[in-house]
Amino acid sequence: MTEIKSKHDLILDAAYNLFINKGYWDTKIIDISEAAGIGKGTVYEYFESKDAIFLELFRTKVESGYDNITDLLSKNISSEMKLKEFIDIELKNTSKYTFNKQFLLDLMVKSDAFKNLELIESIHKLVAKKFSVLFHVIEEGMNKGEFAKRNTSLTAASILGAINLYISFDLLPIDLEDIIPSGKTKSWREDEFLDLLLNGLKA
Amino acid sequence: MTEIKSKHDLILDAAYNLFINKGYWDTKIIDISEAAGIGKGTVYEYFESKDAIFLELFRTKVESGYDNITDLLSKNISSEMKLKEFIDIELKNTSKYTFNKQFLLDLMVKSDAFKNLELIESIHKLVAKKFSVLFHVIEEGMNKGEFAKRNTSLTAASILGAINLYISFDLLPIDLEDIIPSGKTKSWREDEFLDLLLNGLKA
Amino acid sequence: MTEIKSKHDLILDAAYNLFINKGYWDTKIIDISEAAGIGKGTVYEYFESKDAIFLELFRTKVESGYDNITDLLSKNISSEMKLKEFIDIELKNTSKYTFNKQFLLDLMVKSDAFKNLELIESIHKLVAKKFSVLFHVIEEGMNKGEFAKRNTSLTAASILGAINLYISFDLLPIDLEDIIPSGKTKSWREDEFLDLLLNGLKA
Amino acid sequence: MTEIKSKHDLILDAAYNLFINKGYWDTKIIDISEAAGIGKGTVYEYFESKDAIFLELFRTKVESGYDNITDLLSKNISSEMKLKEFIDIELKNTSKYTFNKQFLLDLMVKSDAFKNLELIESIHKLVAKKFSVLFHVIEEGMNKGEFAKRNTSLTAASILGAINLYISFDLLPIDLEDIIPSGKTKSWREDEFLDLLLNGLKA
DNA sequence: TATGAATGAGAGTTCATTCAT
DNA sequence: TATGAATGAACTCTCATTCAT
Repeated sequence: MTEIKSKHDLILDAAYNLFINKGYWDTKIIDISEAAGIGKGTVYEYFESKDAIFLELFRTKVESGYDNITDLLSKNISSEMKLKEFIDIELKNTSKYTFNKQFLLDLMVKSDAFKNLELIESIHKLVAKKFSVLFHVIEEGMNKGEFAKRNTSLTAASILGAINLYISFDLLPIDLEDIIPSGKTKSWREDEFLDLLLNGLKA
Repeated sequence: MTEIKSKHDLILDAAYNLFINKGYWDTKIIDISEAAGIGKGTVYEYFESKDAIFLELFRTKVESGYDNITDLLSKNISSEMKLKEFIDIELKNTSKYTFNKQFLLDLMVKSDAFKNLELIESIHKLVAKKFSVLFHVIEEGMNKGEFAKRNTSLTAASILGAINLYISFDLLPIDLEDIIPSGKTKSWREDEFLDLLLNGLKA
Repeated sequence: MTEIKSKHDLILDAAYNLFINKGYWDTKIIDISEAAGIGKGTVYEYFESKDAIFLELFRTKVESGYDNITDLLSKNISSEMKLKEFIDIELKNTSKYTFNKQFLLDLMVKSDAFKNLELIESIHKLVAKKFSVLFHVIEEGMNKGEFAKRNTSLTAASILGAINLYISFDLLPIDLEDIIPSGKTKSWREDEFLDLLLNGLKA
Repeated sequence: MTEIKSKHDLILDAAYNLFINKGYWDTKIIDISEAAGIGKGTVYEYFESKDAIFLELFRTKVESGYDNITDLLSKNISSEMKLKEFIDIELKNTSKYTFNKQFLLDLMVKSDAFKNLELIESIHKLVAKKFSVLFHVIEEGMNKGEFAKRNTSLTAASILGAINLYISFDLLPIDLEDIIPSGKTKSWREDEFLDLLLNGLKA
């Protein structure tokens, strides 16, 4: 039984892969239509514009992964566990992107490249949502005495930055071979990372 | 006495502000020339191309700030101090950008948006340089027993991410008022941040 | 029944007339598109570039007329007949150009005005092909004792020049009325021309 | 004693060499001024426009060589001798162009590339003058029974074409090595050429 | 007289979007 | 519904010419 996909989804999939591999601006409508195996005009039967494709992609592929992230706050677990679950959600969401994780960073950072106000607002809202959850996890931890008291916003930002780059490590435009002799650099160790966040660098 | 600026610098300043505020691709040559108060053709008297403007901006505003960063490695100080100095350099460099620090993040992350190979290579080299220095600081700290042993690359990436977002905190597209009632969120505390990196979240 | 022309041919025809009447560099893409009654962008649906239009024009209108010219050499006829046939081919080819034969002379002489290497090479090849055939016809005639022995290359060049200007006579930028009272100047007499080439000016 | 040249002449010389070597359209005003060792603006102190430089160049370097060509007609010599002198004048004029004779062909053929009506008219007038002289030489020869009777205009055109290409032989865009094995192709033999014109190809 | 910084019209080309079929 | 031919606004860059010094 062959999988039947609607044209709508064919377009979305094609656009997704292209955006990830070539970037938004380097992806042309004709590329999307050809990758989807349909005509160029047909794209506009299903989407109002290139921006609109991106918006739906964002909603379905990215935003949706965070639908329930605020549930974290009301859970009856330690702040440390909440932090771990936050990282888990990030990992789960980003690991879906099999091709090139630059896509996500792009979203976070380059949102202003788009003209579509709805899209920009969506992106900003998601960043704010993530930040807010992390902020409240950390705030709660501080209040409960579980975490050391520091400026909460900046602590949250730092942790968010660490998570982002830890997760996106392999998209840094660097050739590790030039820096590190051994090749065993990509063994992901989530517990190790959490240990770093919780206990810091110090031995 | 009015400040006299060369056309070259007028163009650079105008381009800089526009790149920062509207992004590279949304900034047109005519925008730059108008912002600089000169004719369109004049831009090409001082720069070969739009790419060339960006390249010079990168070299003068960004790259130059890291000219001596590798000196850090040979200093006769503790790894902790080296980490502190690394952060200092980042702070000093980024604090020059009075407008919007998105510029820097863009550079690090979106280098592939440019076609100019020289520029791309320059950006990649700088990222690699920064990562390399941080990597060796951390590696040394681990070897000396000053830092806990973990995967060095991922530790370095995490720390780099934390630094980046800590520093660029105010460019996160979030309205903190929505999240945090009190307005006292932007008091930079570098020692506090270093403390977070060294000792972790845990109380 | 009205003649239906493809857009491709409309563009080609429009470009042809414009190139002939205004020259290549004075003809702008917008001129071509307007002459063809289409939009500027449409030109690029059918041709990669302005150069590409010219190249196709050259191939179809000029080069193709000489596809079989080398067959002449292996024919079992006198050298005089071969020369006659050479002239016939030139006449047939050039008489296709209903507008202004300057086009052809331009091609032969101004090939270096173009940047497109493929085009330049094509033009050079055609000139060489024509010269080569004429050269060998004359060489053979000399060897067989049919033609007087002289420097073959320079003889060939002279004959080629005579043919070219004989054929292109009416594109010389001169008003014959100023020079010759009678108007009966354009009666083409190919046998007379051949007689001139074979027997010379002398009575 | 060093030769002192006026700026006017420096510009003319520089432009001349550049036009010959790179062609009119590929030669930029800045190229001329640099080659002349003067400032760009200075060019416009001496010439109204790029066209005007070309016009003066044409007048002084080309047209002047034909100032006395009409004297030929009233000379008391045979038509054959007049033809020989005509060729001599052409040879003398063209041999001045040490660089690239394409310059001359350009003039004859590409006059329409220029906008300057005065220049175009000058070029046309020169072509007409040369043609007229040759026409009358041939006409006279025919009338005197020295030359065979043929259509005078076409005969004149043919002879002009032969002369032009004979003289400009080495600017044909062909690699003779591909066509002619022996390398001895460039021995100019004016008497041989005259013999060809007078007696034709036939043995 | 001599300059070269400044100019801007105009070039070829791109591509998201439209619309007749 | 599906199409792709057609579009033109908008882009970067060129260069003959101008003009304040």
